[in-house]
Amino acid sequence: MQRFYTQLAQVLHTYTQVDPNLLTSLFEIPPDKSLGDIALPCFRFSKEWKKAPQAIAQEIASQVTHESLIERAVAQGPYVNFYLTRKIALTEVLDDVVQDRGVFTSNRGNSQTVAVDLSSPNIAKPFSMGHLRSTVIGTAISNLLASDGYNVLRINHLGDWGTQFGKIIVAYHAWGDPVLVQNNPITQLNALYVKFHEEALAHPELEDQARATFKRLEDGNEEDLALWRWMIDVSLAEFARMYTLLGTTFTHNLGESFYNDKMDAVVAELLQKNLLVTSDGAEVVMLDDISLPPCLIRRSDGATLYATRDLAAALYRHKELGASHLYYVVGNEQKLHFQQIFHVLSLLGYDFAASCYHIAFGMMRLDGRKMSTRKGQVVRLEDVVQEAISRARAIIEEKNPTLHDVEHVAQAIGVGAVIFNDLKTNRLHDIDFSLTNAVAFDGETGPYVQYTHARACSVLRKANVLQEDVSPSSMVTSWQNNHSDIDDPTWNLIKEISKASATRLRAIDEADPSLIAKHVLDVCQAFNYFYHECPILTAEAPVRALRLALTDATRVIIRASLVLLGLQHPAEI
RNA sequence: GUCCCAGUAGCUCAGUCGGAUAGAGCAACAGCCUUCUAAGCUGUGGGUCGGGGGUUCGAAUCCCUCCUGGGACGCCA
Repeated sequence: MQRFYTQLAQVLHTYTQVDPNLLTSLFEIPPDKSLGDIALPCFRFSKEWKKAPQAIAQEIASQVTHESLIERAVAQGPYVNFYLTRKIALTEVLDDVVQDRGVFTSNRGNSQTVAVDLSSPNIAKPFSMGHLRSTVIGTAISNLLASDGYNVLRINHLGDWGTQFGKIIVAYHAWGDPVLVQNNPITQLNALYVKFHEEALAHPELEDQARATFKRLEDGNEEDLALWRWMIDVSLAEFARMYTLLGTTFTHNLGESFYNDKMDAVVAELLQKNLLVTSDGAEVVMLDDISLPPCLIRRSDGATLYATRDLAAALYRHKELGASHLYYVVGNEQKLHFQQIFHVLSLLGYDFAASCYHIAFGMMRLDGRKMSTRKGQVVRLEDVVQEAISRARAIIEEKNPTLHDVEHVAQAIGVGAVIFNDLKTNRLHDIDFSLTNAVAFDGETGPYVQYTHARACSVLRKANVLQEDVSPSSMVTSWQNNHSDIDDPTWNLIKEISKASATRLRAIDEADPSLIAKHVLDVCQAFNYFYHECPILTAEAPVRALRLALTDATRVIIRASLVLLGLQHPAEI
């Protein structure tokens, strides 16, 4: 659609002398399809031209007539509504898709390196629905950036360090059954963590023990370190199962502990640049210049803090990994923290601080409350995904019993439902977990998109188009000798497809995968309507060629969108 | 107490860099499979856009204020 805005602006510029960029920014899509394809509101010119907007609309509409792309222009009150020449527009849109003129790939990144911090679950805790958001949003953003020519580092910043390990080790020695823990590590370790907090209510001295135990771990006690390493191993094994299921991959698994030996250098650098101030015995960086509370670098007992670790991580990603842009897909509750980190980086004199982004999202809650591993109130992602997969399996057995590789497809659909449900609403909204919504297959869901894709594939399979590798443009060429008009369902689909390129760029600029999800839903709705209204295989030759070309373009757009969002796209479901 | 985010149909949400009668999906009801996958399509009902002011030719959208929910706020991460 953007390309038509540009072309129309050029045409109108010759009549009105108005800056084409202004025109492009004024264009909008009429509220009702019957009103036309592109509208120009004329209020803006009223003052300068000393005329009523209605009169201006009349005037512009009467001037614009025989332009190839513009079939006609109609004044409707203060608006000029433009109807595009469908045949010409159609050819351009399909050519864009076939030749990928910015539809699926672009190169604004120009091989610059960007580091995306995503997923980052905590060791020795179950992978909950709460971790789904960062994982799937981070994956989609990584895919989007890669499509724009960036070299993307996907970093899993595992929570593998901190006093919580002191707590677990204390609890393990006090109440742990080694055999039980060995057989079911995550569940048992988490149970011990929960028990620790219950017991600590009555026996506060446990907290001191935990701190002392963690100190011992930090000081390199071999027995504790062995237990800690073992917890990491079993946790990573469990996480790996989830990541395989979700189709998530990382280029780097760098936990918090990785930065243990890089903290002193950060403190030294802050000191050297005179940014550290002592306050109540702690060392902080004052951020009064942007009205933020101070950033704590070192506790009064000399230990470093979360902020110190994140500064070390940011500098590592920049200096050692060569990242010029840093993305952090982390919950909204850490907004202040990242504002502080980014500003400290800029006080240190790093220009890349301006290219650091906190991609925040709302909290996943359960029954209106925050999920809490301490209280044992969590929904395990695996349970939800398995439920979705078994529902998908049941539907396949009912509707398509002869399908090959049912297990693989059921998994693609079940996982797709869970991922898409999270991705389609990427606001800062908190989400109250709903199993019904998470595993829904009807309406605006992942399975609906996957179903539509399979439907398009099925048509193309029956037409032998996929096998013969006939290009859509050749199909269009054969159709263009035909004189029939393009009907509304076909035209609607063309217009939705034409938005793909601008949608992808906007999704990248706003780091918002939900824009892709919403757009692909629109494409699917337009295709299903077209599919219902317009017979494809049984149409006479030239029309059939056009409809097949359009079906193929749709299939390619849907597939690309699913890939960006991290969903699978089976050809048959 | 200070700051941040959110508040749109019974439910989940679009629309938020101001524009035409505020749109989808789910749920409810009514239709559509001898025809390309009915996980689909079509239709009906459903709204003080949290309240109140203001700016403007025009406000769900911008400004002010209040209400509600959530979050953050120096030695946890």
